[in-house]
Amino acid sequence: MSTAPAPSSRDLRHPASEDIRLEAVLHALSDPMRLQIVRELAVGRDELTCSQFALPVTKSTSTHHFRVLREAGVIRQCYRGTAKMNGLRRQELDDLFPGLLDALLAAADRQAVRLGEG
Amino acid sequence: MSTAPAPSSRDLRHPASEDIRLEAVLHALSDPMRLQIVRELAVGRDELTCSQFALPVTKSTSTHHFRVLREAGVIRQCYRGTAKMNGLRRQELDDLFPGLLDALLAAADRQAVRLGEG
DNA sequence: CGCTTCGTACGATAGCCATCGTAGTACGTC
DNA sequence: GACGTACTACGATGGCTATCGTACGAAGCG
Repeated sequence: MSTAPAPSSRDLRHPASEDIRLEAVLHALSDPMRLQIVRELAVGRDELTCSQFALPVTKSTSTHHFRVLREAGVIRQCYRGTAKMNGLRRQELDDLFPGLLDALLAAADRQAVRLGEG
Repeated sequence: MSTAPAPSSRDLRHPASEDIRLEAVLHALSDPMRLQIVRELAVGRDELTCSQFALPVTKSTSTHHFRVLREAGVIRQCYRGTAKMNGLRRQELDDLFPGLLDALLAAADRQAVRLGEG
């Protein structure tokens, strides 16, 4: 018992797979900033630190958006040194809602191209 | 000029296909009430009147939800006598975001079963 | 121990939104 | 015209949320 981990501000709570709600996922992705984060996470297979995203908002607001994504069950976060790593919960989302994440990402890509970003 | 249609409160404005935004669609579907409406619309192939939905809210609130769905481009509404008919814009959504609507409906079904509704 | 980097916590603010109730409009029928 | 049905419009309200700034904490590096 000597290694009981003291609760810390660095403990990150994630919903269990079975607690992920479709409505919460959709709400999380209905914000342009958060949809952008998820799109960037989806292209690389590796995790990214929060600061690797060039979001047009302050750091406070970024923190907020990452937390919304985490609490909805879309991403998983953990600390590595001073950095905070972010990764898509792809496997769990695919198990819960087969095909949904791919369809969402494809839809976002398609719209980005259509609106002249691509 | 005798047949110039006077603008009326019964004119319903719908976004054109190219003005439908993924974020707006996701936001529209992130409300449990509206997701339920869309699920019920999806099972039947016919249009339904507003009053055919047994929603646990007042009629005012229903009107609000149907309008959000229409303005997001998810449903198409038109009057038939005193009734207002509602239909999914399935073809247009499939053209814009192939596979998305099906994946969303499948995800909603799956979650309903998982949560013990089915 | 300082210093830097990275992210958090907290409070404030402004805007959006789900809900309701009441009053009203449009249509069909008698 | 009178009545009923179906839905709307408007205003209110309470809650949520995206944004910011400032101050702080945790880890690494010299």
